[in-house]
Amino acid sequence: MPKPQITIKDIARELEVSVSTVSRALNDSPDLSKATKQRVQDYAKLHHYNPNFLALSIKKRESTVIGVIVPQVTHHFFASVVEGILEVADREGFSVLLFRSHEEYDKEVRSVQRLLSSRVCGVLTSVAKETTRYDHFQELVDNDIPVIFFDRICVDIQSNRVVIDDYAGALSATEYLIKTGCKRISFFCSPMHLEISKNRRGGYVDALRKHGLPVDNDLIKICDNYDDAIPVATEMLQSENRPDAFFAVNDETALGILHASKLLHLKIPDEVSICGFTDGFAAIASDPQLTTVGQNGFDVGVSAMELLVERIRSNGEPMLKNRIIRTKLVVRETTR
Amino acid sequence: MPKPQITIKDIARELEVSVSTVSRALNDSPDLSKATKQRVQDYAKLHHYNPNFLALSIKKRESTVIGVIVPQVTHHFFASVVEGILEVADREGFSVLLFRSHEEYDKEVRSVQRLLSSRVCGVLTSVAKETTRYDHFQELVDNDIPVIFFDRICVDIQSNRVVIDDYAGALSATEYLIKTGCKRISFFCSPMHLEISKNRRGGYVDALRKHGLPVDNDLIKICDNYDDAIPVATEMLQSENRPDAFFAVNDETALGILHASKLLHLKIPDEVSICGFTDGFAAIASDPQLTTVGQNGFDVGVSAMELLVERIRSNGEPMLKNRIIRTKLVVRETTR
DNA sequence: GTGAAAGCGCTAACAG
DNA sequence: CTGTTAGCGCTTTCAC
Repeated sequence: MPKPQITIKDIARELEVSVSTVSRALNDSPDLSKATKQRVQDYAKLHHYNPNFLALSIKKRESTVIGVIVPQVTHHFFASVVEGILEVADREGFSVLLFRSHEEYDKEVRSVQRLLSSRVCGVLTSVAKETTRYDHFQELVDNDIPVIFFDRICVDIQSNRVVIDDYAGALSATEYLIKTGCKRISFFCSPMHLEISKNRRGGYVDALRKHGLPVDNDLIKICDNYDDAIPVATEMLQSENRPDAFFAVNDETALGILHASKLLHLKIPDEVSICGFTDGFAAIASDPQLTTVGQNGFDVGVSAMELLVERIRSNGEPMLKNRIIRTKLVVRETTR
Repeated sequence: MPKPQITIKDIARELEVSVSTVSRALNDSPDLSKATKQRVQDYAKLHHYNPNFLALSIKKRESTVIGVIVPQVTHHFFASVVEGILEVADREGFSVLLFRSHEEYDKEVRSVQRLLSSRVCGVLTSVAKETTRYDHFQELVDNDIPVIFFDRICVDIQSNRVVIDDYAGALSATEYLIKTGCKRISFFCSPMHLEISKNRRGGYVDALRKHGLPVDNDLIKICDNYDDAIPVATEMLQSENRPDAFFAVNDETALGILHASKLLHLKIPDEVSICGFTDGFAAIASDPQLTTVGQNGFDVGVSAMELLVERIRSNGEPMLKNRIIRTKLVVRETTR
């Protein structure tokens, strides 16, 4: 195990003062002679004294560590969110304990457990796809640990939320497809128990209705990744009454559809329009470049963390403030 | 601040036993009657007792938290590494404090400071591009905190390393380009003070030499991202003696080159071959799909964390064990 | 101005 | 088998 770092006690012994004096000096307490204060501070600097955060938290009953649980780190959106969180955390003096649920309920529960044991002062999370019970999150709330959900929120828990405007994003994307002449628009989305699916579907459906197009359930598929999208899209595109447009829940899925379309030698965007959701680097790398709903993960992370900091500083007042991060339709080459 | 969670003391009071009895029961100590043990454990479970890790670490002078500093989270390779680390951490019972240096020296130093104060039991890191002094890392070592460098290692510090086989990866990629008939192969890489640049350059140069091709410094550019690659590649491709192949330090750069080539209506791969390094999702999304040197970030993370765990468990014996993660050339469509 | 002492949650001798 | 006690690093009354 690491050898113990220098402590306030060591300094006290060496300088022949009491520990309280050292403590006061390091905290820049006003009632202390300039001389001793300086002496202590110099010694501390010279010997690389680092305050022991563990002792601090345990004593003051408050920590500066927050917990973050994301489904997956290798996912452009979540990675951006984490970046945003880290950015604010650094600025505001917090550290981040990171966990990933890997979309599994068990891992999520275990992570929450560790967060509780680590006595974090707040938690930011996006729930796993598998999760349908929320007792673990409730336990955080019961212990007065502020929880902020982002993106994949949990409606059953009373807490703050940061969501991207899924409904509006889906609505405007679908409307754009309609306006450019598409009539049979398919929608590829994640499992329906996720709020994000419901909202995006809502935007999609409302756009169709608004423009007098029928809502055909055969055009709505539960499919949200590259590999699965290829066969599903291929089958649809080979049917007699094939869709002339696809709106997918993320870029990976959209690119899977694009791939399938190319294999069938369909002209993009003339015969088939495709729109994704995320706007990661892959959207630029593809050819034709992908039209997609830009989802600013960084801003989501920043907002979520700012909300959390505000709540921690306000002494945990359970303010009912949520944030909606606007999306932006980025029109590129897979739509007319 | 969060209300204090239930403690061993609370349990002791409630059950009218001493704290040591509770402690022993919760640690499943052998010398304790089954009855009391059960009684305590039941009560603890019922009331959601969570051991206070802070108190534990401070008492036992060892923590189960490790620190990770990466330059950037939104970078497929680093995100994968973090995933790998989290995977092993979860399995082995560690938590991860994550920091990002954002390629800045100052942020890196600050992160190390916090890690020191957080009394982590080990650190995994890949150094920032800006960093040229290593005192902060040395301080970790001086405090007997095991440090494992991955990818962007630091040769000045005596510690363990996990690197991907940059030299071999670059060598085989360049050889492949040569074998498929390319004669003027350009190399786009990161700043030369990074080990990774030196090694990849070494592989590139040696491949040229081995096959009797001249090493032309005009063909070697310091350029490692999508946006910068476009103008630089464009200029080269318009020169009279243009390259017939490009080998880039990462996929983003390679895709920038690809983009520039397409704008000039050059046939890929007939007139220009392109090879990247990373193999992220964008390599599949692009059209033509990118030939690239697959760099398994997940394995890097797993190996680094396993090395760290081994070292922590072996009581910090400064074993001199390094790991080299093999790369794999993934031939797709941007090479002949 | 400075020190002594208590206590945060927990473990680990040392007693009994 | 169980309790008492000291102490991990630190802050914070309360004295002097």
